[in-house]
Amino acid sequence: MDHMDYSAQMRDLGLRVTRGRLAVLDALESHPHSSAERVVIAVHQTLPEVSIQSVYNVLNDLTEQGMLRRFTPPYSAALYETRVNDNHHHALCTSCGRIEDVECAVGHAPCLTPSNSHGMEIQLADVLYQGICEDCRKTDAA
Amino acid sequence: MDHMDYSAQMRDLGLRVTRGRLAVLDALESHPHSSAERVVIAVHQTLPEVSIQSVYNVLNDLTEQGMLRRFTPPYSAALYETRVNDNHHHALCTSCGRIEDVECAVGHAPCLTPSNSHGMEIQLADVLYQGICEDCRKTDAA
DNA sequence: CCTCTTAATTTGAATCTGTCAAGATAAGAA
DNA sequence: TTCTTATCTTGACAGATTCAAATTAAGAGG
Ligand SMILES: [Mn+2]
Ligand SMILES: [Mn+2]
Ligand SMILES: [Zn+2]
Ligand SMILES: [Zn+2]
Repeated sequence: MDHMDYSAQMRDLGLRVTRGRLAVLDALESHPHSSAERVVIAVHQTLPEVSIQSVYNVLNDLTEQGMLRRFTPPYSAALYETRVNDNHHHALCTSCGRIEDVECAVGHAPCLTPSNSHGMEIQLADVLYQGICEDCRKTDAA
Repeated sequence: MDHMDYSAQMRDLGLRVTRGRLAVLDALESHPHSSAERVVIAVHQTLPEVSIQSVYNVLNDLTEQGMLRRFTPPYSAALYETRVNDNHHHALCTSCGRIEDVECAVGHAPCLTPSNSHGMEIQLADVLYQGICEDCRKTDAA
């Protein structure tokens, strides 16, 4: 996704195209699964004048409009990414905190059907795998 | 689970058996998926002298020892429950916030195998279904 | 039972993450 | 270029949780 695509998408959503919004999208494009704080740091590389509050505003607005995805691993601030609508999952290393994308075999939501959903109409299945990554296994063994 | 079981389990783990710990376990037994704040309220029904900090300590210690399970739905404080080791999942109503247990068809972790785990040794698959519960569908329709 | 060790708890401050609200600024329609 | 108002900035504030030091009490050992 480049600036033109993002700009068009924002206009379609009735959102104004601003430097801050594009910078946040850029930051998350090159650093997926970033916290608000890390997005601020990345944005400040090119636009030091953007306020922290503004980054929060952008993250909330774009998430609300479906241009960003937010998820909250245990013991972590909320993380954001630009990959949306592909229903992919995540794998978290409980040792070093690394997070990897895991492709969804089904590819659309909800990819899993619960046995008994208590009458709920399921729209989404968020899956967070937890385990130990290869690097940590090697380090632990040593 | 009654007090005797919990006490034995704590001793086996090398933990001292205290009124506060038993009260927290009782609270979560009768009010599963409670936040720390709600646990405090429940505990204070019978033990008003227990401090908030102590409840946090107990929740952390027992979660660390595997006697409690913690999970973090989006836009929510951490929630706790006494059901552990059965790898059950959760369904969250995005309208009213209700949370229901969803039995795991497989029954043990990890119940799902990711297509490509990037070398990670997966130990757990946390699944959070999101949708609209029956009550909210009726209300929304009206 | 006592005594003693130290795990657990209390208290109060502090941190982290994020929100609220009011005024200033700038996107983009006309 | 003008004008409307969405967006941004600033500063205060809130919620959830943690930190640290002093106090209390669980339970092992005598
Ligand atoms: Mn991802
Ligand atoms: Mn549950
Ligand atoms: Zn790792
Ligand atoms: Zn509902």
